[in-house]
Amino acid sequence: MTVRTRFAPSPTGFLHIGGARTALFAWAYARRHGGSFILRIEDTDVARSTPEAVQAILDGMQWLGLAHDEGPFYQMQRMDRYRQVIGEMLAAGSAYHCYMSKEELDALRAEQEARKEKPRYDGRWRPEPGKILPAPPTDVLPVVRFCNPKEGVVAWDDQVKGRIEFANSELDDFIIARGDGTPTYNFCVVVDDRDMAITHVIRGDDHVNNTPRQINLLQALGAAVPQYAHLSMILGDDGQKLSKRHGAVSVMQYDDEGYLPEAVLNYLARLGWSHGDEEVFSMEQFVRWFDLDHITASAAQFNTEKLNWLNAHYLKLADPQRLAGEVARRLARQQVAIADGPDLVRVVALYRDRAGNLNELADAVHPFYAAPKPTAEMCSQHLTAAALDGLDALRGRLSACDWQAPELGKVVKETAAAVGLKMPQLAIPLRVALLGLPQSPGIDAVLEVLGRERVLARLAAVLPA
RNA sequence: GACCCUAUCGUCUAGAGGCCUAGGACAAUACCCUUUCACGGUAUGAACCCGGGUUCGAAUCCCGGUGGGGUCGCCA
Repeated sequence: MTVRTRFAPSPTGFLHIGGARTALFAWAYARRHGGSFILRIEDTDVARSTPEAVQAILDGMQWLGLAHDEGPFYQMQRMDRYRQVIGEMLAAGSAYHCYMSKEELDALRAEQEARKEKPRYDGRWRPEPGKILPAPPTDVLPVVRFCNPKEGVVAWDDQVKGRIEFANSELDDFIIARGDGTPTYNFCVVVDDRDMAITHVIRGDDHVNNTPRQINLLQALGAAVPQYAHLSMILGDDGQKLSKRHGAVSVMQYDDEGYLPEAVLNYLARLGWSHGDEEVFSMEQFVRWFDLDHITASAAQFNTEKLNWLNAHYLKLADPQRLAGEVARRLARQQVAIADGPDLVRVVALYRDRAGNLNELADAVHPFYAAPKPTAEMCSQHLTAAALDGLDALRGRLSACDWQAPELGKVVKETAAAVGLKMPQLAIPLRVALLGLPQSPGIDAVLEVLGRERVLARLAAVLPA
């Protein structure tokens, strides 16, 4: 049997971190087993679904590199199919029209809550042998309800949580089509999962309670029941539930914040899944290792610090050429011109070991492309008379020497010795003069990359004429 | 409230009855490296929610409690 998984977001907002992990796991499982990963857009909530949200989800998936094999399928384009199945169920007696008005339903719920009961439909329009139904009112558009079994239990072996059982007595006859004839979520999911021959439903924990209804529906339709794997939630950094108004951010925001997709992916893979002590791995390795047996059943708290560490790690490994492209985009956004400056790829290579993210990298690289702007304190602290003498002497030697890092390092050292300064006493003023900062990577490398002309010009700017 | 799920260092987790004096990673602390700041290296502290069972033996199995979470829509 070919494995077929799906990711089925509803386009009511961006792709957030929880959705991204669900997609990642479903994608990895299909890849792992040589199966297919299907993208399905559950847009039947016309009021809340937007094309922008669809695009945001697609963008997020693309940024992460989670390619689907089939789809995207849009549920709104499958209305005819849903209506057809509803007709079949009505004909077969596994569904029925219910003429209860919303007001009546609200009243029923209020009553039940007052009695501290679980609110549920009481089955008043359910056809039953020997039961006499009232005459259908003419002013109510009937909904269609599913004839849920009244007795017994529904159970499944959840691939992450183990066996889960629900008594049918806990379930009511839920609505599968609204008064206007449009189908509802649980129904569409079932028809789609069946039509798309989904073998493994990997989704969020919040769907556990829908599962028994969907299984009953599947069985009423005579369809095979897929395997289910319910992933627990991801909590925010503060241990609170993630929601639109609290901490939930778009995966694209990680792009804005300078994270590399491979770092986000690696982090997400490790959040709720493990392979022994492995912490850092590529997506190829992940796909080779991924299974449903090692998924954690309890909720996990998001830890930005660990993500940061992974991001810094992947930054060190990344191709400078690629990094330069990312940094260039960020500098352009800040109106920093790089055309006349040193080779960005070389500058980036100098800093990629020391930056936590692409934005930091862009900031670190910035001084190479702008006139140094040391603060007054920096100047008074580092550009002392003795230091300026040293820089002056250095300028002379630098104007003639061989322009290679090892040679440059030697020149700085020798100059320091010649003017009676310790290395830091010359190197730090030099950094302030060149970059406007007291810290930088090795001064020899900075000199080399910056280039003789720019170095001499920047020295001239701090030295008295 | 009802139903369902869940519980190992601050955090992510390893752990499928003896391999556990509970391992790894992030974070923290200390030291080392070093021309500065980082990076890196080494080391240290830090956990099996509680109570009952089962067993020769339980972090691991069972029951109860407590904590946390999810769901109870003509939303998905």
